[in-house]
Amino acid sequence: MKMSDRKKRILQIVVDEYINSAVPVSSKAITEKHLKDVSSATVRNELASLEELGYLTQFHTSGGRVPSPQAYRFYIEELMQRGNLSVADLDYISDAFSNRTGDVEHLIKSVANVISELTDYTSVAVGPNAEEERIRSMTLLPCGDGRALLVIVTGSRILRDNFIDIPESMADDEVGNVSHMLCKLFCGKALSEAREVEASALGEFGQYRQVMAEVIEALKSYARPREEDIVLAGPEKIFNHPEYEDIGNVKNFLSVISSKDKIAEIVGDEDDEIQINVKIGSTDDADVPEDCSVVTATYSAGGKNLGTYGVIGPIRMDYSKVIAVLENVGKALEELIGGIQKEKKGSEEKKDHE
Amino acid sequence: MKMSDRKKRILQIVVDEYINSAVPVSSKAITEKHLKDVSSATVRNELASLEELGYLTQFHTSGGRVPSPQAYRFYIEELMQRGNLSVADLDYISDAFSNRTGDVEHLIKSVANVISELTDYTSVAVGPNAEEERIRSMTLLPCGDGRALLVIVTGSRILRDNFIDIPESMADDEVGNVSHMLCKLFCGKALSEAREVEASALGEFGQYRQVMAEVIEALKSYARPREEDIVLAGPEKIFNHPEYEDIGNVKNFLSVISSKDKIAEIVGDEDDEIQINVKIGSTDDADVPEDCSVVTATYSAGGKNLGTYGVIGPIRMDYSKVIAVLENVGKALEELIGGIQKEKKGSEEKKDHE
DNA sequence: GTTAGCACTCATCACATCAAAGTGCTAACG
DNA sequence: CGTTAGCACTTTGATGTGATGAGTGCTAAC
Repeated sequence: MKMSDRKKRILQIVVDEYINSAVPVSSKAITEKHLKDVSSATVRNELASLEELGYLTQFHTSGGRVPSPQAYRFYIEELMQRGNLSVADLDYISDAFSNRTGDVEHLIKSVANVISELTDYTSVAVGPNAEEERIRSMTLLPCGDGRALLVIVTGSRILRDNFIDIPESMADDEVGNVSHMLCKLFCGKALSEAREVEASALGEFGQYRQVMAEVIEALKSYARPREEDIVLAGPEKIFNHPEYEDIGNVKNFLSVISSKDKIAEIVGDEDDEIQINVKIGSTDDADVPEDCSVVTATYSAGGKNLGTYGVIGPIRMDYSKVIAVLENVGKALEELIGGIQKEKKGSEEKKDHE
Repeated sequence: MKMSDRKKRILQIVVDEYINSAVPVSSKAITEKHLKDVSSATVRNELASLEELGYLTQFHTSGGRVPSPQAYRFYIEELMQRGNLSVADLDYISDAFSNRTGDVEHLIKSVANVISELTDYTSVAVGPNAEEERIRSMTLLPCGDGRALLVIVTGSRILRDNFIDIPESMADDEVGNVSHMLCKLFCGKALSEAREVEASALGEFGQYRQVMAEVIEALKSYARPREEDIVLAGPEKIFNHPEYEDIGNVKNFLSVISSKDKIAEIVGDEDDEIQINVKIGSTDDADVPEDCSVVTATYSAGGKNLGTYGVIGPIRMDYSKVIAVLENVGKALEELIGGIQKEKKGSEEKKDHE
């Protein structure tokens, strides 16, 4: 059934009003503030019809109307005013990214912070998966007690959280030898390729076979996002929204965000094709708590994945603001990374000419 | 004024009862459950007197009595039954530490988890400060883009979170040279000594002077506990205690535990002499939220500091259980570390004999 | 199709009432 | 003089009632 323009307009008003007042919207409020050319009775008829269509619900007869998840979805698709950010907000974003560094972990944290500050919601982020990055160098660094730290340098990260058991008898320069072997074997490969090497193919490494096998085992840890690449910013922001005066909701919310695994699940399985992704309540995704919405954006610049960032908050969320922030942060990131890459290329060319 | 034995006994009963019921304690309840040889009127007289002494308060005339912070302090000092843990709990502890590893960060996390699980409170931990550890080796590992990772191996950790800017022109083997210089200069020193080296004393390092200065700068970061060494376990446990049905308390609590700096402040400034430290409400320490108690223990074994661990929860806390858990975890840690050290010594001796 | 008018519903608030819990006080007791 | 029985007093919490107000749904008229 096609909705009349007036129905759409009324639905838009209800959602807008409810989003920034958190109070059920009445027919009177609509005609007084927005639709001055029709009577409240007419609006009432429309509201009743919208309710029948599943867009509105009411807690009790005399309580005004509240948008349903379906309404929010329609609102985001068709009704929402795609607003621009204020100058102050835009400045805030560019300031935050002005002292650019190449450090991915640091970047993830600042992006999450910026999003949380500007939207006033708790933000969640999962950094780019390392596994498609190409290995530039691999080093095994002896740490004593029969252990060595495996350091992998890729295009944009330094992975350094795997320890490898090595024979205690192994001398430091032997470890150096193994490092060289590792480089020879893996440099230039993506991490995902590297870990596919069969342990059985290591016969030729003789006495170092066992160590090599352990390294390959360690590489597998990068198939999943690392704990360090899952961040949360502004958890206390949740208290700024009236739906979380209720202890039960807070409990729900906290039980999700205090586990990095759960955060990754919620943010994780994005369809890469879609820029902005909205999950509302448990209707859309079993992992999202019943009374929560999650809005995420997956960024990439220059063909490089930059991670997925978003906010988690009440279903009655300021989607317009959130989406505007996510988009603008995305633009800023693109410029930032674009800039770094151009610069890098420039300096490499310079090197060539020397 | 000296308290009569009966007063003490009654105070003990009130605190015990309140701790495990969370309901204000009445004179009737006391005589019925514990003090069958006196009448409730007598107990009432004593209660009134204890209230005058500052140990008890009542919300309203007909509401029974509740212990004051002063009462909890006295309870912990003199009245509390220092109970032992159940066999199941003891098993849980030894199981948790059975797959021992030398990795400090991992150890901190498991200790915090064990404490939180056994006590049913949120636990906080600050790992041992690295700065008194002796440097065994220092390596600078080139990462491209004019950066290098500084890896410092000490007796019980591998520190690897400092990046140093190096001239882009610097070749990899030059970086190796600098590594050797670093080792020569710093190996055997404690981190706290190493960072006292004056940058001005580096004249002799010629072209590498700048890099060395940056390394010294980086060493200063270990004066404070590192973010990774501050952990929190079981934040959701707070909801298991009725005082946190109140949203205001939850807010308070969350605002503290969601900042690692604040956790470090609360747990941090322990008097090393004291084994177990109890801070109650804002009476004892401005950093502790008004309605919270923090119980911590600072562990060491074989002269080595193992960090400070504890729980944070409502003032009405099961101090007996908490303290028992902290003590037993301490014992287990001592055995664990003692064992590792003995083993190490053993193998070193063996080496000597070869 | 729109609207004025009105009856109806439901939440909220103020207020009164009642029982239950617990104390404080007094007077009597051993 | 400490202890205790007895009772009046206070306060909470549950329950009920009535008034108020917001908002709707429906009907009949435009």
